[in-house]
Amino acid sequence: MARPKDPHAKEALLAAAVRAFSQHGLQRARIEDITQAAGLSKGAFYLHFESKEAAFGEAAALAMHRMQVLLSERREAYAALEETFRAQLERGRAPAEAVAAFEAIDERADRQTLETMWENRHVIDVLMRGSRGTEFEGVLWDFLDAEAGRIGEELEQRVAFGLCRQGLPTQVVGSMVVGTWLLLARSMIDLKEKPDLDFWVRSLKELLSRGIAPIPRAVRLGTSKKVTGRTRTKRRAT
Amino acid sequence: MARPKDPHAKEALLAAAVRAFSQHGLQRARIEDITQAAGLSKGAFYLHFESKEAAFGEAAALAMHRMQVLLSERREAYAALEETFRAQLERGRAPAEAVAAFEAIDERADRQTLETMWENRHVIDVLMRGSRGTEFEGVLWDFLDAEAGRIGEELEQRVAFGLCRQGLPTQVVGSMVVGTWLLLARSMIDLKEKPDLDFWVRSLKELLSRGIAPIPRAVRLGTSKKVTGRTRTKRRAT
DNA sequence: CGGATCATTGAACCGCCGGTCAGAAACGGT
DNA sequence: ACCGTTTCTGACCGGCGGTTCAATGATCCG
Repeated sequence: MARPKDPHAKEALLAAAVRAFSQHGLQRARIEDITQAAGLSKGAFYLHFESKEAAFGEAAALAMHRMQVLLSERREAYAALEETFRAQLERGRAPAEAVAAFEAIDERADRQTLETMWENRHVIDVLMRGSRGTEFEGVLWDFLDAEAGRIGEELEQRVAFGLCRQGLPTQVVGSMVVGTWLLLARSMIDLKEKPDLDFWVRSLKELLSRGIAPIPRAVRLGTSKKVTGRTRTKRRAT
Repeated sequence: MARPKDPHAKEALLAAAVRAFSQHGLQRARIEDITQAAGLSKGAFYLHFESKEAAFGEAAALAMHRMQVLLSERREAYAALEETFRAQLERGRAPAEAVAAFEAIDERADRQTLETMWENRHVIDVLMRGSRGTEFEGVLWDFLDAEAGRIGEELEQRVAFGLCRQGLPTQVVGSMVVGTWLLLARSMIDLKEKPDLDFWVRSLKELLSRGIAPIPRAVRLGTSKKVTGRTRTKRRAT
């Protein structure tokens, strides 16, 4: 009884806090700016959070949890599919549908990941560039390292299945994929409205699987338009 | 006359400063730690630098200058080669040597870039993660954005030359390459000794040009070992 | 050696927030 | 309207660390 607390205060504060942290970094963002942006007094902040770090901790934990959930789903989907794939391999050849199934999972999981990255882009920004010297400084990077490793392993699995070329530097591929996502997350930060994430997913998938080199002459796969490709040159445009 | 200043003081300070900045971020690194590490007193720092930021400014300017120099060299090399390539195209077909020349420049420039990144990895680390809220917070990222754009343009050039597939999402490729480098730079930071940069350069070149998909059956290029490739599947292992 | 001239030192200064808490304000019940 | 209760406020405290500068001590010159 007596003076119920403002039900929107905490979320308003957290939203303002994340905005401030993203803009100035965890260290430089000032409590007073945050509370002012949320239309509250400085002291109000401490009614809801233990400290500045603790406030960001909530936001960070939530965002990382979401990423972890997506990651688990992805793993499970892969595991299930790999099992059926293995079973199919034992009695003869694996059907083309299985291949398509892998692709579908990749695309779906990638899209979800990008979507979640978009929704949590400000938290990611802080974890990436604005948390040096705090307890969070390693959170994102550890996650990315683990992801790069996981991708490398998954890739090895696919090589074993004959779904990817042999002799790939799998760990390098992991770094490549993760690095690309990282830069993508960064570029999201100062975007006003959501970009065409699907375009990104499809482009990256296509690039990763086929590369940028001209299509070799001998391949019969359709869409051989007016490709001017001359030699079997592989290109690099760094 | 009278008490010449310690000739190694400034470089010792700057080295210690960069180490401290890299470890704790520009904001959190303490002057006293820096001077102590350099075996000098707190006040000595201000005999050589206007302020903490100014000190990092020197280190950052140097590192970025080196990157810019490499970039100019790369641009010049491309421009020269593109000109001769164009000339060769006019009178008939471009020889395979020209293609190899492009590759050689790519590789050489990539290796130099990676080398310079390695040498300046601690400064890069600060620019990447430890300069939020300072005047340097955008330096690296602006550079990377520009690089991604440049790569996209160069790629369009190559597509026009028939050296790359048509219809590539050139800007996405730019982000991909730059993102990969970024993560690579990051991974260098806690390495004790220089990794095999050449391996990285070659791997990335190969991946970017050919992708990870199995080699299509119909291609006749040598080395078709015991490739178990089954279908013309393109893979993605995110 | 004595004094002039600097480089160097480190205690002291000072501004800046993070965090606190005594009071003010807002509500619900009566 | 008044009281008890809980929320909210914002002036204040304290520590931290960047920066300063009077004092110290090298070094050189005559």
